[in-house]
Amino acid sequence: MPSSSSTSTTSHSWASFLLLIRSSPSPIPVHAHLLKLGLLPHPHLRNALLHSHAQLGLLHLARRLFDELSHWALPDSNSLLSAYFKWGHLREARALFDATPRRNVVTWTTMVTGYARIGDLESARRCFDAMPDRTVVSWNAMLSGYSQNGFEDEALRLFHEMVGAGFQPNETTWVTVISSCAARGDPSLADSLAALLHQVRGIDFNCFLKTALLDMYAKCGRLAAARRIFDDLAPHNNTVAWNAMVSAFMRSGDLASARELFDRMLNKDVVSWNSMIAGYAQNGQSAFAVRLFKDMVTLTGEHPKPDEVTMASVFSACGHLGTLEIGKWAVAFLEKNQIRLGTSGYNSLIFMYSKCGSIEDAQRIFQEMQRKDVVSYNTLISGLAAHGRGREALEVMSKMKEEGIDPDRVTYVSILTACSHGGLLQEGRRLFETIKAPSNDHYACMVDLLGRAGELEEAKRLIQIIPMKPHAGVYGSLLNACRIHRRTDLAEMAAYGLFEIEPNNSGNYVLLSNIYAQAGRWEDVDKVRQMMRRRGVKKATGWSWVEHKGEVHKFLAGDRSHERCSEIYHLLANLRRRMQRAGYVAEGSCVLRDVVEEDREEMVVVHSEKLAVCFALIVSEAGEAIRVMKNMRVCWDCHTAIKTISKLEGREIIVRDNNRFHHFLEGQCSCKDYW
DNA sequence: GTGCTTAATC
Repeated sequence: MPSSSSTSTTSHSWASFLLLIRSSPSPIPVHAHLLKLGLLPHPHLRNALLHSHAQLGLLHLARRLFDELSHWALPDSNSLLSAYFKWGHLREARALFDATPRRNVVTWTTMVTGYARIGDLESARRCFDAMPDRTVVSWNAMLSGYSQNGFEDEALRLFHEMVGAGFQPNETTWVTVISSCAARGDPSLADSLAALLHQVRGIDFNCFLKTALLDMYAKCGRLAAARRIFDDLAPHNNTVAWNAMVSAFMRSGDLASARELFDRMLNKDVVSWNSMIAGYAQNGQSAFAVRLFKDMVTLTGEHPKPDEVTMASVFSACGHLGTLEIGKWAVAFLEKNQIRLGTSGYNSLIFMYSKCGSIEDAQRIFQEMQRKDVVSYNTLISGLAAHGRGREALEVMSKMKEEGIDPDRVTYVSILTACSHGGLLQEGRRLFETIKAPSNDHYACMVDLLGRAGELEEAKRLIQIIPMKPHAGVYGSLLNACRIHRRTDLAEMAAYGLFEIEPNNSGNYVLLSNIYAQAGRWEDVDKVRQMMRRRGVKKATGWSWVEHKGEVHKFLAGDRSHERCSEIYHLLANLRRRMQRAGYVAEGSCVLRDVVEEDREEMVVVHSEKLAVCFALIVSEAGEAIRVMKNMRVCWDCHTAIKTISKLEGREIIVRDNNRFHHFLEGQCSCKDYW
């Protein structure tokens, strides 16, 4: 067996082989070459080869080298150990660690890192605590474990412990601590950390450190400070710094500056695209998000491949838009390109399907997921709530508890909404009692539930005992309940509470005015209208749209601009005659009035959703469900009309208003709470 | 001679 201390020429060739092993993309040819030259027994070369195999995931080869080596030399168990973690072989890693007689600080640190990478911080910490001795790298490993798994507070606490134990933080330590601080988003913490950093001597402000600082300032709202560091780093063509700056602009809502920077970037990587697409989606610009995604995959040139993060943003954008066709296209893209989704990717798929009216697809995705988190449950529950499926939402919630996942505040908002839309008063009451410290949102949901169920006195009493200042949602729920149950007296109280909080929300005024109109109090209707004029509040116009063959067809109330306008109105008139003949139409409703001759004084403009439904009836295939999106409330008249149309045409019609769905089939509607 | 730790997007 050759030893490492032989002649200088031999050691020179070992060194060059080492370089070769480390630089070649695949270790296999080098392995074969060394075998032929008879150099394989050399322990250093073997260990290097072992390392290459292990890092590339060729674990059987690495293991063979390891086993052969352990007969006569000390093999590098650490390389194999870290590879077992990297490729998800937890049991093998543990067994190797237990079988390793001479564990050094690197062995222990590898264990800490391995457990932290898979998110098992308890085991990581157990290893860290059990370490016979530590280096700064060991501390960094534990710190980054906390930081990257969202335990920023733990990371900062450990940092203090580290300094207290007399360890000198190095640049890596600082980068990790700064990124924990960035995640906290606390500007004063950021400032004190920066001050501390600048006091320390001998710190090399390297690229990592500067970029981490940039990101911290950006996430804490110190955009000017971030910009200064960026201007210092930008000429070095540091893609990470550019990306951090793009997302900083996006976070602050400055979409134009983000776009300008993005367009100027020379080396866009997948994160650059993701930052832009996610930024558009989060700033309510879902159409821009989708368009940019299309650019990413269709424009010629060197575009990076979309990944899970890209797809999650695109699904979310499709959900907000309600564009099922584009959503399905994105799913097809995902499958064709074999992009694998993790939990959050699947969560955004659940969101997309339920927001696009395909709650069954949302349920299917949910069932297919192997790992579900609290967001998965919340997304499905709130989807079921929007679709009026209260019972199923309750089932999902009990399954969640069986699986040992604790409901959070969002879960309770969703489940109370589900009870409310599903007319489940008792269940909702019981659940509300189990909320530890209900927030304004929870009270708003409860007022909504009681109010829809007709328990207005109880709702009023609940508002009086809210331990904080009620927000607009609380009064809004009460006001809406007053409309449903025609309680004009209570409505005034709720409305004036609401006008104080949101003086510019036209919806509140319209609601009150409609309540007066229901009661025939026309002078009060006029008073509300005058108040709106005086305060300069403008009524928002509602519009509806239908997606057909990749295009969005948009309709305003009384719209005559669509190219197939005459067909649409023709169908509408036809339907109206059939409705009358079948006796489905309530006397005096605008179902009757809105298609009348234009010279009638009381003419009501045709609702946008009826135009959209008629258009969809004309263009869609027989048997296909019709999906209409509406950006305002579907009113009572329209609801009745669409119910009737679903019966006359024998079609399923799904209408999404702001955040809920009405499934019409056979003259029935899925919602059980009002109408 | 080598293994362990660091910044950006959902």
